[in-house]
Amino acid sequence: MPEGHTIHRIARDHARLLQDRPVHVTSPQGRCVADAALVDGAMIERYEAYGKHMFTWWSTGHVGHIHLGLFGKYRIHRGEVPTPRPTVRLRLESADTEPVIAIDLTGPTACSIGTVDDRAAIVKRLGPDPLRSDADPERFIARAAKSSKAIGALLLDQSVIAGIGNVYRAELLFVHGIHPQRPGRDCSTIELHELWDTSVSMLRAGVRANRIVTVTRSDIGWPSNKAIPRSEATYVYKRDVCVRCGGPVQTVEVANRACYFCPVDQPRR
DNA sequence: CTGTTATGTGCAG
DNA sequence: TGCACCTAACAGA
Repeated sequence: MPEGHTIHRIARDHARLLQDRPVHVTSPQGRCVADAALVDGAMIERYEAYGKHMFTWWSTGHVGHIHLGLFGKYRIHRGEVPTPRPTVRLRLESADTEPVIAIDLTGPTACSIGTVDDRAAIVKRLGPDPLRSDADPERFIARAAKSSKAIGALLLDQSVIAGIGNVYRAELLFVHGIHPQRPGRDCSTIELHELWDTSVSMLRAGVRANRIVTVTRSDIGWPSNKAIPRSEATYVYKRDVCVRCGGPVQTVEVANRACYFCPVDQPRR
């Protein structure tokens, strides 16, 4: 599930449900009990998404940090709140709403209650986030333009650009016809600007749809009255055949992950 | 039931 | 570079 768009969408949705009301915080799994106790009964004054990280600003002055990693998931319960599964790391429950709202978190890579300084230390390691209004694209462009590393590695490097994952990486490079292994410094300034601009629009579309859809219906010849299934929602990611040229899609390992690309439309040089 | 897979990251060697 | 970690859905025996 989680690239940057997921986190921004969660922050937005959860803020609507729980922000500015007292929340009962527990850790049914037991791994987060001490942290939960720090903010139990307090209010979340602000939800903040930054790349793939989410921060909760509590009325106690604490700042919560969540990173979903590969497996993390939120589940929202309204009204009938079930006994939590044993894997629920954190449950937030609002009792002053009708119906009752509970939000369960399972499987996150990071789940802790810290300080403003802890948050600052995390943010400091992150590059600009295309979904944030305070993002400075020049930071991404300057870093990429002088790097000998593959552009496919730079796009996954959260200190270069925050929020891109394996799907958006492949899709961004396909859209701009760039081979994943081309060194960043061999990309033109225009290409880097275009990569940034497209990342903004792709991620925004992801927040809106609450899923990754990078294609347009006309590109894949999909009828306007039928939902686009996941297998059709990308140009190259997990595809066998290139949507543009009909040739076989290949994968290449870049930054330890398989990067899908079309060798015809994304030539090496 | 077992094995596989996944849109992620950090650390050991 | 490889592995450890975290979870659940799904395919196949």
